[in-house]
Amino acid sequence: MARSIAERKDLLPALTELFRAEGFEGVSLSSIEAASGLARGSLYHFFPGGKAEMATAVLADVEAWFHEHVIAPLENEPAERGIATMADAVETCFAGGRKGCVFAIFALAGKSQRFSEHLKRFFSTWQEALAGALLRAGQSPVAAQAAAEVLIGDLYGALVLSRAMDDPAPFGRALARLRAHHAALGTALA
Amino acid sequence: MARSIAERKDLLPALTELFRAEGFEGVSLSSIEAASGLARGSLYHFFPGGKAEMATAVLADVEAWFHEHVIAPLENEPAERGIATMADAVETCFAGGRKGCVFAIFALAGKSQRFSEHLKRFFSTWQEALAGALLRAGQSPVAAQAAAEVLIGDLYGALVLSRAMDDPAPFGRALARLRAHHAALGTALA
DNA sequence: GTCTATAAAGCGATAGAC
DNA sequence: GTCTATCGCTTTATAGAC
Repeated sequence: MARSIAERKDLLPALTELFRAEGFEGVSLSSIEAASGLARGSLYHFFPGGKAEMATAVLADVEAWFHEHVIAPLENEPAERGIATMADAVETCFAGGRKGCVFAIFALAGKSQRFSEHLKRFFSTWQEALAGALLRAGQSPVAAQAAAEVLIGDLYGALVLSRAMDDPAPFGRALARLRAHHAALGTALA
Repeated sequence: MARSIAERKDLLPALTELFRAEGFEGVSLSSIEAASGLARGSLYHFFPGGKAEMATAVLADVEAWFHEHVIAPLENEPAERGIATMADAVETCFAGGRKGCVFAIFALAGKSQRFSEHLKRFFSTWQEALAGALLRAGQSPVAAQAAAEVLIGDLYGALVLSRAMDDPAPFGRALARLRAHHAALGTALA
């Protein structure tokens, strides 16, 4: 295990993989030691607040990644291209359905509701940005808002199915729906 | 706390609420003692296999409930009515979006993959039954299969959003979509 | 069938040497 | 900045009285 870690952000990838896969309660300090190659004392050097601070850092990091790869394209690119960029980013982030979402598992786990501010902000920001793009694509404000909820929900429902079936195919099909039919989807379900 | 518990199945409601809300790792024997009103020794009297056996019993119990209130109606009632019955059952089971699904949180939590047989069976049985109803409603085999996945995914995606936003409305809207547009939905997204 | 007491292991967190 | 050792508590599970 590489032992050249010097910065807090170098730990975030390992932490993210752990929390997205096991949830907050499922991650132990021992598992973090094993995954990061750092001993307990070093982890507390970077995160004096312990496990809760590590989870918060992961949520903030994923949020920042989404802002760059999803929110900003939705806001700044032409609507059709912004949504295509979003699809690519989501596919990358969730490894095409082979990996989970830390926000999803935290949302379903009751004790993780101490992170509810992050959860609400993540999904509402995303929905707002997507609705904005659909608005610019010509949909009505009401329809755009509804379609954004349906499109994001479709991705997360498929993610649950893919994790449950241990098969990335459902998530892949949700991505295909997003790419091929997002306009029809939005109007058909409004 | 009532102390007249004499049967294993009397414990299942409390266990179900615990596991669906906190996930497997989030539930402790102490919390089960508090929720059930029974002491440790009594719990192990009913579930010698401990927490894992309790979780398995919950999964089997929810599965049985779904078989009665969802699967059987989908198989035995006319398609339209079977789907309407399914919508009512799902609304009841998840308290209109105010409560989670034990299969969903287990699906997202990596360590709960030891229950993967239950997870796969639950969702595949449901999808098969729903696809069968859509088939009888006149859809093609391929379209029925795809639409069943989309309809179930729509519900679970909305459940994630409702839990994340702490707002039952997204799940309520998914139920409304299921009830009002399930035929259009199935064909629009095939 | 229900309980208390306890064992053995793991938990998150801290202290302090280097 | 990294580490080991340890504290105090909680965990799951068991034993055995009633």
